[in-house]
Amino acid sequence: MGKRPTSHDVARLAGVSQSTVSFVFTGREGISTPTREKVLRAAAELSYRPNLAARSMRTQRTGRLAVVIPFPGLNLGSLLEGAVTTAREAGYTVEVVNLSDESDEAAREVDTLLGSFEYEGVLSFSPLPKPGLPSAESAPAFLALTEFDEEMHAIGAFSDARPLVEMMEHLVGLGHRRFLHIAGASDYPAAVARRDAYLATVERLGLESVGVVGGNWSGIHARECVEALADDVLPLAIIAANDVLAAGAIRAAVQRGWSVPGDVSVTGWDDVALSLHFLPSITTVSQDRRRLGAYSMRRLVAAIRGDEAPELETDLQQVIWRESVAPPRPR
Amino acid sequence: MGKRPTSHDVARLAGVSQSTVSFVFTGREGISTPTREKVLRAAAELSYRPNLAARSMRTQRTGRLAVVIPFPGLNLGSLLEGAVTTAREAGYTVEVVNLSDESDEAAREVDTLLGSFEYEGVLSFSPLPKPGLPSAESAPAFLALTEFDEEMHAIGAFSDARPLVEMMEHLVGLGHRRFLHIAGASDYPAAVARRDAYLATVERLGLESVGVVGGNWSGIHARECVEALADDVLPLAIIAANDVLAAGAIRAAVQRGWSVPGDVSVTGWDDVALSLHFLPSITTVSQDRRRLGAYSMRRLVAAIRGDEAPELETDLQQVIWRESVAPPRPR
DNA sequence: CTGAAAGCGCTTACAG
DNA sequence: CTGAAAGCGCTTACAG
Repeated sequence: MGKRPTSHDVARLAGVSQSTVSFVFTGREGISTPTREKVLRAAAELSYRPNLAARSMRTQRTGRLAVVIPFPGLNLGSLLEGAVTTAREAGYTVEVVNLSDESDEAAREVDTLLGSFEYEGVLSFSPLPKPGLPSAESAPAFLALTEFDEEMHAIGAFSDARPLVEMMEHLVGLGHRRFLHIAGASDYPAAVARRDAYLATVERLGLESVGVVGGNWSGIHARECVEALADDVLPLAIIAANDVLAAGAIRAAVQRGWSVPGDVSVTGWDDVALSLHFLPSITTVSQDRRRLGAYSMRRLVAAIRGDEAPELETDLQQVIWRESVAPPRPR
Repeated sequence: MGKRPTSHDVARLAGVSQSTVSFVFTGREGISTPTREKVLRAAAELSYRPNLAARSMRTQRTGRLAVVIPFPGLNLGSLLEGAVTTAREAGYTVEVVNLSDESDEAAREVDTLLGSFEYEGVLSFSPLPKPGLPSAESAPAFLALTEFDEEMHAIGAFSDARPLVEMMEHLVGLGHRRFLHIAGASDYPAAVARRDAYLATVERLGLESVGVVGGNWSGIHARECVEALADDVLPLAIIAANDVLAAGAIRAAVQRGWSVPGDVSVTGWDDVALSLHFLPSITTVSQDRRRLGAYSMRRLVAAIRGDEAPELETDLQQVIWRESVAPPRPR
């Protein structure tokens, strides 16, 4: 195992001073082309790469970001892929961090994270205990993307509930008038956004709402909610906050002898793998998670640099129409 | 924003030398209890934490590990949770890295990763282009867990296919004799292990195998495989390499007018969220992904330190019996 | 356009 | 049991 080459080694081989090597690698202007090329050639020959720890010590910048990992269900892989790629392009390295399940504990961990000076920013895909107010102590780090603003309004890419409105309008077009919403856990901005959009749409279009039930991400609980419905509730359109809830709802409906989509139409969210093969296949919202991750990271990097937030792309989510939605069967 | 405190600041406040502070934090023996406590108190007061970059520069150890992220489907969240927690306990920090889709490109990226001297080890949950032979060049980093040994036998925690044998034996006990395997992508050790276990069990128990089909993770393809089956293949037991394939198979069977589980029993793997709500609910294998991730990381850390590999825990996977399995209906 | 030199915050022999 | 000092590999004013 050869020792790792340093800028001194490169300088010696190239016949220049060590600072010149450094200048070439930091992209400082005013290096003649022949010199730069000599250096680059020597560096390539030794497969030299600057030592990041040493650089970080001088620059007082860690170049590291932390990503807090979330509840199972989000398709973490593509989300991270987008985020990591974007971060790398911006010169950052991304580390995974996980928080305790317990809220008190988690709050302390977030403080430690921010106060550790090891990260320049923290991106959370998970609901965070303290909604985003970096304390004075932790000033050097930026905490972004808790997805709630000061008034606890859901914000951010994951909270764009427009597809829900689109689905409801379409259902109304098919002849549906009676709706039920199975909501997700209320500490998730996306769940809150969907519930709000549901309520607003019911109001705006003068629909009948059987209620907002649920309040967690459990498919079993969604089943129970449907089991508890009155017999004369049909026909009904169920807007579930995600595919798991939708699946639980469909199962309960079918077991009550209701036909889906004849008696009840159901929509989900996330386009999880099995929703396409479900019987009936589930109408859902697919997300471009890679771009969603990339956007989130761009937003964090902008915050760190003091740039203004990048504009939210509009085509990150898309309704996928499937068998679980149809006109209500006349009774 | 106060400047970050250093060991000098702590030393000054505690009235000791800077080296003494360092001794306390590196756990060097031979520090008197009063001194240690003075130092710790001063450090707490300033909320001092050692600068990792500086430490890394002296020790020539980065304390960083890279995790290569995998295909969507693995439940990455819990896997990472286990891995990250274990790594932290061992004094490491975990970074996420993603590889190009293209195999050539990915091979080059792995080399760069190993040659960058930025990581002490690489843990991959994803099939890697070059099965785990660190080149001389990249000797300082260890590459573990490609999950294939030199003869391309699948190894490692994810490749334990015993639950598949258990499911087949149970099906035989119910009266099944005719089987079909829908395999996963053959660059996944787990897929290979399951296929091998299927073949070995057919052989050992003298069963009839209609074939091994599939070869990727597409539920659509699984559907097509079932659609292509002869009409007189019933009754049949389908062993699918995961829940998505199982779901595709069930859907195709039902659409052919076959009853599940009356005419065909189906098993999956992974216990994805919707498999419990599927109609019928899918018999599957649940994995303790947190512990699976922790085990993988323990193995990597052991490799780095030259310790021997930790023993594989045996209860990481468990068969979950559900509606998709029943005795074959007499025809 | 290039070089000599200081210093980032640690760890770790070496003295005492 | 504790301290003074060297040095890890960089970046960046400052000279020239």
